[in-house]
Amino acid sequence: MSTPGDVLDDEATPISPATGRPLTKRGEATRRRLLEAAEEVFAEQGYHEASIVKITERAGIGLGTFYLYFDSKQSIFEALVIDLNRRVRHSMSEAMEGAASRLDAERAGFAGFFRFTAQHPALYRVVREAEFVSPEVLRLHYSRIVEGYEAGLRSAQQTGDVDRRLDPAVAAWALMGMGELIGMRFLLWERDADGVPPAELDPAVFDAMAMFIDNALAPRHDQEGGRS
Amino acid sequence: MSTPGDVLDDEATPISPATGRPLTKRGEATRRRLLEAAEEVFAEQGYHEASIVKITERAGIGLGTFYLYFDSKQSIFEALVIDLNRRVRHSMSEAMEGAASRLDAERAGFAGFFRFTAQHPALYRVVREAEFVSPEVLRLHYSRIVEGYEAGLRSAQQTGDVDRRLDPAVAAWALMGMGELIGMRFLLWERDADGVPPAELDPAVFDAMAMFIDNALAPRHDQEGGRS
Amino acid sequence: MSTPGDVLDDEATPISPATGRPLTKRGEATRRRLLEAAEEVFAEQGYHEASIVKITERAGIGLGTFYLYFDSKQSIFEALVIDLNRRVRHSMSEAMEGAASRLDAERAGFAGFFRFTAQHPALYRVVREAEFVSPEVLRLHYSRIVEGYEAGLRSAQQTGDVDRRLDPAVAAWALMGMGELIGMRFLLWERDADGVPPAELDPAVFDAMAMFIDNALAPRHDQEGGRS
Amino acid sequence: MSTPGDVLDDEATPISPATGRPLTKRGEATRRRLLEAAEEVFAEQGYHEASIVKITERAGIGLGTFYLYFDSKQSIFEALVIDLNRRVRHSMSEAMEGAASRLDAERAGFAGFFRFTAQHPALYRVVREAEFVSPEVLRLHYSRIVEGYEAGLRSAQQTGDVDRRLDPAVAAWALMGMGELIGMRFLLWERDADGVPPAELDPAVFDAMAMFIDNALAPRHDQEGGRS
DNA sequence: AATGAATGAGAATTCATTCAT
DNA sequence: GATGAATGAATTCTCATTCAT
Repeated sequence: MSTPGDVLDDEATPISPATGRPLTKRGEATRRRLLEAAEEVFAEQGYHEASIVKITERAGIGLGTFYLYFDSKQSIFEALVIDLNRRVRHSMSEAMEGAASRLDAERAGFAGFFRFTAQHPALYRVVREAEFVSPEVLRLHYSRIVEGYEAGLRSAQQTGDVDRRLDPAVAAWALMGMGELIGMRFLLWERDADGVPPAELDPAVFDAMAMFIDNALAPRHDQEGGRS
Repeated sequence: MSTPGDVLDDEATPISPATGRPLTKRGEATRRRLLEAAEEVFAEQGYHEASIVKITERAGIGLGTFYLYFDSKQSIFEALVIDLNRRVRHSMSEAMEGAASRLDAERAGFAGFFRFTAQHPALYRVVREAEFVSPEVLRLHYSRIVEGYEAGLRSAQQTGDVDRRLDPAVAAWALMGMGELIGMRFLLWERDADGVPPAELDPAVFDAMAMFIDNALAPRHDQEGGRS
Repeated sequence: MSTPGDVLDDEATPISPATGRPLTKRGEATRRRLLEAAEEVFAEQGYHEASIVKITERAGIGLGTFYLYFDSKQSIFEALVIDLNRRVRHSMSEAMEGAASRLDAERAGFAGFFRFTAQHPALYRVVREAEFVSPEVLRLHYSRIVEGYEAGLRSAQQTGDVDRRLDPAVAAWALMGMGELIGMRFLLWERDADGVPPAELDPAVFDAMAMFIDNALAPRHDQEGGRS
Repeated sequence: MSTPGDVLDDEATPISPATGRPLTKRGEATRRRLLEAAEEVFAEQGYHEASIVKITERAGIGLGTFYLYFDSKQSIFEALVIDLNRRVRHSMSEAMEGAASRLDAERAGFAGFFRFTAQHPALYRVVREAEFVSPEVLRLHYSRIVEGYEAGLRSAQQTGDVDRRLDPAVAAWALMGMGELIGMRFLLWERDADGVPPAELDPAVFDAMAMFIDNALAPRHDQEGGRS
């Protein structure tokens, strides 16, 4: 019905889907309240349990008003995923700033990712649910993150920090997948005795993972020129 | 009402949830037809688009009959995920049989996983969707696979085939995550010019991934005893 | 669909609705078990909550077997009401035996009615529910009881024990109604501190009612020949 | 989920169960149409045969709209019984106004009750069915009527119009029961040759009943101080 | 005589979306 | 801009009854 394209140009000035005109200041505030409410409701209840009524009630606005700002439930969900993607990437790149080496940067990037996930555990579930709600948006989400990874790996290969024989695209997707499942297993599933989720990834797990990554990426002097 | 526990003892003789008695031969056949139909419908339409009407129509049985065999849509979904888990693991262990070394076995396991995914692309989506439908069942699915991985890594560490400094649990989850995302990106998303999904994982991708894994797991003679 | 007439000739040898032939000894036993089970289930759950499955399970027989003995859920319900009617009337006439006077007999009849109600509180609900399930059977139930009342009043008027100016039919229905509502209010609704229903009607209530009835029925010497 | 309590405060401004807010004028009109339609449908078909589809069709509104005003079929039924209770009592107290004596008032009250029943024969069935749908509401219905009766009897005992030895509560329930069954037998069941229900209670029956009541209530000068 | 698998009409209920105010 | 009443397609689930074994 509505294509995700509507919403993927995420930096553009928001326009009303009803009038096609840019929003007034009051309108922008309402839109923001809707997005914030949607974030909470989707995070707490998941896509299918969430409803427009719940979102508008949480936002404190009238039900009908919703459709002045978004085409559909799917479209606000997509806008939200786009927004989360920006925030995750921001958390990651912030963490990577000033890293001494590529491998350090890699570790720092993961740390940023895990920090975001730990701080918004339910929210990250929203992103994963996009696979079943709006696959295109999920692709976009993954692709944007992988893009950065891949570029980093590629330049690190040139400086010799990363094993030149690796395929940067495949390696980037592999790293992304590792982060996802480690995050799911050791952050989202983990609860202490009182049922409280951890505030951050267990450092031992993080170190174990960092070593795994180091191994995978670092040039191997013992095998240089080796295998097919 | 129904807990996933009902369905997790996957080898037990199936019993009717309506009467609590074991199924007759005729009943077992009907149950099987329902599961097969559910597999198709869930794969094609996803959990929420699927409906019991669609499933029973596909199975060619009456709507009410469904409830003689399953409590709800969720319960047949869970039974299906359990069944898929068994089949994925079978595909993996079959592929690993007779591997010469641990690293070979690892590669072979991935190959088995990718083969299954390539042959049932939509089906694997079903498993992933379980995260949002029946999280306990998804945990079980992942845990069962990881369990095997972890045991394999642990014994390979003893023989020295795998870097002893790695944490086998973390490594196992990392490998699992890699497989998932590589499979998603290079199998489920991939289409040729005619929109046909690939029959198998692109060998170049597979090799690239194999090298990544080898790097990650193999003992590093140049750093032996090295880092924190 | 099925008319209550099927079942109203309550003393006839029961015949199978399926074959139209009289039941064998084994068949009669099964029929009796069904009726007993139905009595319990209807009493506990009411007509609409009760189901054939529940009845046959309680009776310990197969579901399909039910239809060898009764046409429908309604028809077993009707059979049950007929049966209860017989038992209530038996309880009443037993109590009335050997009463010294008509007014004594009247009181005794009520006592018999209340005793039955107190002993089978839920069961008497079944009879009342017949108004909404099978009105003809309820009419029959009431009419049969009223018939006896009316005859008793009529003959007592001849002996002068009961005010000759009263219309025996109207008086009989009035008495019936009194019994019903007093029974409902002071037996079915009453619970002690532990939620236990009373084992019998509170004697004070019974006496108060008896005086009301005495007043209503006894000839009034002070007004004899009086009012319109 | 919904307790009958929701609906028992019958004079309160109606609020939407969906939003919890008071109704707009338009909303109140819709609610009234629903109640009127429900009255007809319940009266014609009984509680279990009635359905929300039938009610909304009769009301000429959309199916989903029903749930903006009532939680469930049971809840509109309860609202209806409450409403009928108010109307019956109104009919009774109107008839009793200006009665010369207590016994006259008693007769007049019954006349009012029978008039209402005669004018809405099917409707009174609705009230009786409440016993099996929502027992609390039925209790409330009876209790409210009996309350008035009892107070009237008590004060008439003080003036000496009613036999002081009677228990007013028991007498009130007895009178209520008489009215119910006389009404059922001589109004609801009665049909003339063309199957038309009577427009009012047969005066002969009414007089017979009035005499019964007079007898029951009037002080007996011949026995004053008499029995146990 | 007994069984229980199969059936499908029908019920209640939800919720994204529209539109008149 | 904002509102919330109205809508109805779609969904899940129940259960009296049938019928082949």
